[in-house]
Amino acid sequence: MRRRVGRPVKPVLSREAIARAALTLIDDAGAEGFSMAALAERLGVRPSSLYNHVSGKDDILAAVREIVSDAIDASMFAELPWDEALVRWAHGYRDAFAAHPPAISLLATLPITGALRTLRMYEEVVAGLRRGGWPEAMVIPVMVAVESFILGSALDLVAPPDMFDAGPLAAQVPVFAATVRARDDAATSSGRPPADLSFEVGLAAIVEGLRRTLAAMG
Amino acid sequence: MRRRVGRPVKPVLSREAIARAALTLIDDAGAEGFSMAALAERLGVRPSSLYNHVSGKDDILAAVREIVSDAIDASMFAELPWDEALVRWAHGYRDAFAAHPPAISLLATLPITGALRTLRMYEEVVAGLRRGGWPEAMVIPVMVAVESFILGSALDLVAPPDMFDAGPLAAQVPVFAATVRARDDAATSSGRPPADLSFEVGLAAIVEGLRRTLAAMG
DNA sequence: CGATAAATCGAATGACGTTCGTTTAGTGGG
DNA sequence: CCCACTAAACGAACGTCATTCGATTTATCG
Repeated sequence: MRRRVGRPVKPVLSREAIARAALTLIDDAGAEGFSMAALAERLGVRPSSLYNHVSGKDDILAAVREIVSDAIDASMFAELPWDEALVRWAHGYRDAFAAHPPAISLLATLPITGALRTLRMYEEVVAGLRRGGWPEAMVIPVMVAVESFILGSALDLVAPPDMFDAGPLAAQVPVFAATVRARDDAATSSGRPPADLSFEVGLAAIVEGLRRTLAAMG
Repeated sequence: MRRRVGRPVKPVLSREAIARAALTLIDDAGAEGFSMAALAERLGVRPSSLYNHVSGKDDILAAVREIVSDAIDASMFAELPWDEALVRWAHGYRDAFAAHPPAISLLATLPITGALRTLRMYEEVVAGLRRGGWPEAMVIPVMVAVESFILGSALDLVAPPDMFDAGPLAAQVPVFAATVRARDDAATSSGRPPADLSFEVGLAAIVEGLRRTLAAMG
């Protein structure tokens, strides 16, 4: 499977192909399994070959983030009222990350790329909020606030399930321990992961709050 | 400044001392400057010596997170109405991270430690929400939702300032570009960083929304 | 005083990201 | 058609980093 030295007849690599392979590698092997060597092996190539198409590991992650972000739909802002569109956009945004759990921690801390497709998504969101009556100076803060909540919720999605397990210390925080149990019961009986409960509660609250904020500005 | 082999008269290292030095190292040298070698040098010690007190780099980061989290006050939940307490808690939480910008990206993706002091903070928050009338099964989701927003906002805090600068692509996303400019103007004239605007808008919205949610449950 | 434990050091290891010179193949101008 | 140039992959090497381990020294406890 080793390839010969020299320029190949048909191009083997490209920035796109590298990013796609990187994402599936992360999905399969986790964040720690993502190394230039492992990625090169998947592509049937030597690690140094990658540097003909990307500037380094960070560059690959930026490309991966673009792929993941591409799955986010923002077209609903053209048709729906801003608040309803915001709810659907947030769900899709979170789902896009939830589809690749091991990638979340790698991408969350990455500065958002100024790629054209990302900008276009922002354009749709911003236009929808403006159409909804939000004053110009508040549109970006509103969007960023919601985005921050989504990103934080995505990180929560990848937190270990026993994160709140107090273990032997439970006796020292009795109210907390009992409340965690109540949450777990609610999650079990509703058939949804605990992180979903937090996301739904928070999203509904923030959008409802934004409705009130906008109304109060009349 | 090099030390001699053998057990020192007075202990030089401890988990606490290592974590404190690590935090100031991160503050000074940034996230990339945080290496075991650099940390050891600051402590006047060889890297291998650190492993007598911590299990590795991750362990150090967990200890750093404890230090940062310790600066978060949650005592207001014992005295104030739950909604007011939530606002103050969120501010303090974010401020604790904002005090160490380069550490944010390192700590944000870290699973929250089940350390006793952290649990005690949660105990206060949970007790306050319960006292405020929240049903047991919703308390943790409410708290986690707010925490997710805070964490996401902390990450926003460390994003590059020109993140939304469309550059030469601005012509293709005119509404967005103009709206960003309006946001920047508002930030400048209010004398606060743009990230603060998002945080304030979002926090006010989410707490107002939670008030409505609770009221609607009678 | 002797045994044990604590704590440091120094050396070594293996993985990893990256750089560079070499080699081969396609491409475009004369 | 030839030749210079560029694209693209390879192999080797480098430097950094986290981590492990045995040797060494010193404190502490019986």
